[in-house]
Amino acid sequence: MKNSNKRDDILQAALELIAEHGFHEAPMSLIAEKANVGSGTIYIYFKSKDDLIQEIHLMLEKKILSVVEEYYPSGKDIKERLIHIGRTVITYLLNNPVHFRFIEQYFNSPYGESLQRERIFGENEQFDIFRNLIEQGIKEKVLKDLPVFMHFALGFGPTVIMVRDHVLNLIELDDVLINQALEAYWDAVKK
Amino acid sequence: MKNSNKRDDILQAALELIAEHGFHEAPMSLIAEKANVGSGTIYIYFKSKDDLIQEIHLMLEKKILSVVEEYYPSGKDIKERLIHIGRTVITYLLNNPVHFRFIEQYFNSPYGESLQRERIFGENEQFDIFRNLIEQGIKEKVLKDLPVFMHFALGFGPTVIMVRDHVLNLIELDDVLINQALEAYWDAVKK
Amino acid sequence: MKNSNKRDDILQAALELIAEHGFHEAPMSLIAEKANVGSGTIYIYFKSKDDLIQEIHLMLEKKILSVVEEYYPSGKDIKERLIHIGRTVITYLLNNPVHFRFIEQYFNSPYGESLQRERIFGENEQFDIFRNLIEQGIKEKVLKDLPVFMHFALGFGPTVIMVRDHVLNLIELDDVLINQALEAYWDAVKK
Amino acid sequence: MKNSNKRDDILQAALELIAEHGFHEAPMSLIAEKANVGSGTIYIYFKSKDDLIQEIHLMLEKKILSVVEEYYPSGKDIKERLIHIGRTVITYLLNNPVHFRFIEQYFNSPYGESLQRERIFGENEQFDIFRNLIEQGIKEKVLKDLPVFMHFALGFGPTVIMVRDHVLNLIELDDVLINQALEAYWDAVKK
DNA sequence: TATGAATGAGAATTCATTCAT
DNA sequence: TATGAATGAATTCTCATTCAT
Repeated sequence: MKNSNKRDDILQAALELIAEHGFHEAPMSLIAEKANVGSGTIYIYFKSKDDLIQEIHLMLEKKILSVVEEYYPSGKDIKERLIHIGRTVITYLLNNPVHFRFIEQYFNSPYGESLQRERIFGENEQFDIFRNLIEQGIKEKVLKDLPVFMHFALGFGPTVIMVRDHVLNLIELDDVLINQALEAYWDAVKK
Repeated sequence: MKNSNKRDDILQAALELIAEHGFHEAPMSLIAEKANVGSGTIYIYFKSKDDLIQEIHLMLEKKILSVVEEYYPSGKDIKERLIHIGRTVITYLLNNPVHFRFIEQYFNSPYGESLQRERIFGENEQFDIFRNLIEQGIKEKVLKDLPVFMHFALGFGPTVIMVRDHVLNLIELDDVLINQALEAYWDAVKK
Repeated sequence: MKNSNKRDDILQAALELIAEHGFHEAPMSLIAEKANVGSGTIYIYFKSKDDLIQEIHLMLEKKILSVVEEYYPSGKDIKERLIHIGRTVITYLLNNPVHFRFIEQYFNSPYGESLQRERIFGENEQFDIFRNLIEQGIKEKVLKDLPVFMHFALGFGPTVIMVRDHVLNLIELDDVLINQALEAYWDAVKK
Repeated sequence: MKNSNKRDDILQAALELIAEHGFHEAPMSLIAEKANVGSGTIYIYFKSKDDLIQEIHLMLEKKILSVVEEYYPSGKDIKERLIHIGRTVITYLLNNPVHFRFIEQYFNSPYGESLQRERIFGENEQFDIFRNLIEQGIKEKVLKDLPVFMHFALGFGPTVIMVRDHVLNLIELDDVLINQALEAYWDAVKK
């Protein structure tokens, strides 16, 4: 019954509570209440709280990847493709602050560590697009010859901080600012 | 007796436990044990666990600021001063992975939010050096005319990710890589 | 449809699970799964888990009684008849360790209490053969003039312990040992 | 603080609740309530519910052994010593029905299995007195040449059943009956 | 100051039973 | 009859905090 309504309700309730309060401040009882199910019901669809969290992450991972791929400008040059990825991810996260908050928590937790490992060692296809693009750009002498992980840091590091500041209502990102950020990024990585 | 030896022992024990296991996996009883004090003693020096955590952060904040200021090249040009800050912070964090792990947790938690606010709204002198430098650089047309928060994101975003990857033993940062990262950063922000 | 196939499947599945894991480690859901029925189905045939347990015991009670009666040497003397009962019960339990394990649990639980009461107060025909035999033996001055309950203790007490040790694989009972035990028993009760 | 008052209160409360209702019907919350302590307090003195149960058993084991040893007629012959053990154990259990009920539960549970193993393989000094006595009796040709485990079954099997019947108020054991039982036992095991 | 035993609210999880289908 | 998803009370255990000493 993988597509049951309740399963989605639980995923959504947990996502929102964890995004807002963190893993430890989102007790199963509260998740159940918010999802309008009995607390035992959660354990029909998920083996444990850990499992639930992993499934949320999987859901978001797929979602973001599909958004990135949707209008991906395969034919265009490296710069345009890199900028597309950056803009799409930033826009997605700004439009889905709850998702951003969850992912932030997730990365910054024991769960995240194995994900980081996969990212670095190329064991997670989620990062393949980016990795391939970088490797191609380096081969074509368009990008600086830096390790992929550093390209990752230069691209996603600023993104995370800017989006967080926006989501926390400390600043307001608009198209102009996003473009400026993307141009600065390009200056950082272009040969 | 605010500067008692016990206070420092507690701060250090808590710092290490939290860095290694996270806030929630560092019970007060364990902190007390590691610090060789009774658990009640912690509450003589700190109002609550939250307070203890805040004090640890304050301690690290001061420490890092002092390191940055120690050999700060006041007379040199903007680039050199910016690079100094970057290199010093990166080096410090690589040499003090426990501090880095704590700060990471701290930023990524409700505690961190107020800190972010202070950073953005200029209410925390810790960031004054950086802010002033950026503002001067913009005025002198050496740096891109971007909001300070974006300069912050461009500078510290990649730092955080790279250091984390290193601390997690996923990559190994050396002087060459750090220099390359700093140069890329400079390309990103220079006019 | 009290004799449906499903009813037997449930009884058997519950018997095995309880024998192996105990009452509390044999959840209804697992019983249902092992019996290849829905968990709701169990409640069509049995009012509750308690009821199910009682029915299992009833089933085993009948079974053992029928085995004892099958080759019962009605014509032979007291000793032979007593030894027959003892040997048959021991042999049955050794051959059906799952039944033994269940009965052990059952006796040693609130369920068992009422059964003990029936045994003592002669309200359970299961024990009639033994009781009648003992009473006849006493009247004929072949057996010691002890209360029936003590004859019961002298007969079944050692049996339970020996069979348990065997079922737990701590010892190995063979025909020689069983004969020795039965002879010792006879020495205990004979006049 | 091994001799704290609370520790004993907890042991006693748990002993009584388990004796009356069984392991599973004696929740920690109830034990705490009966012992007049907070439920967390139990975990100061015992690692877990399992540990608590083991400690209760240990306590009873020591108690019974000390009672058996107290007036042990070392100089007397085999029969007298065997009868002493039997009478002492029976008397103790009749006077301490709560202890008997607990031990019964304990033996009949996963905890008990390892104890049985120790008994059979001579790894538990609690049974040494009995074992040595039996072995000596066999050597001196006073006792039947049966395995020790069978002597154990012949001795303790009837005891358990009789005491249980008494504790359940189904029968009333008095000195006369106990003597008769002990004599029957002696007839069973003597050469 | 310093202690650490004591507390009890709150956490994750299980499971007998129900009921709409 | 038969199902199995849904329920929520109940369970064991943790831990920040207090307070008598």
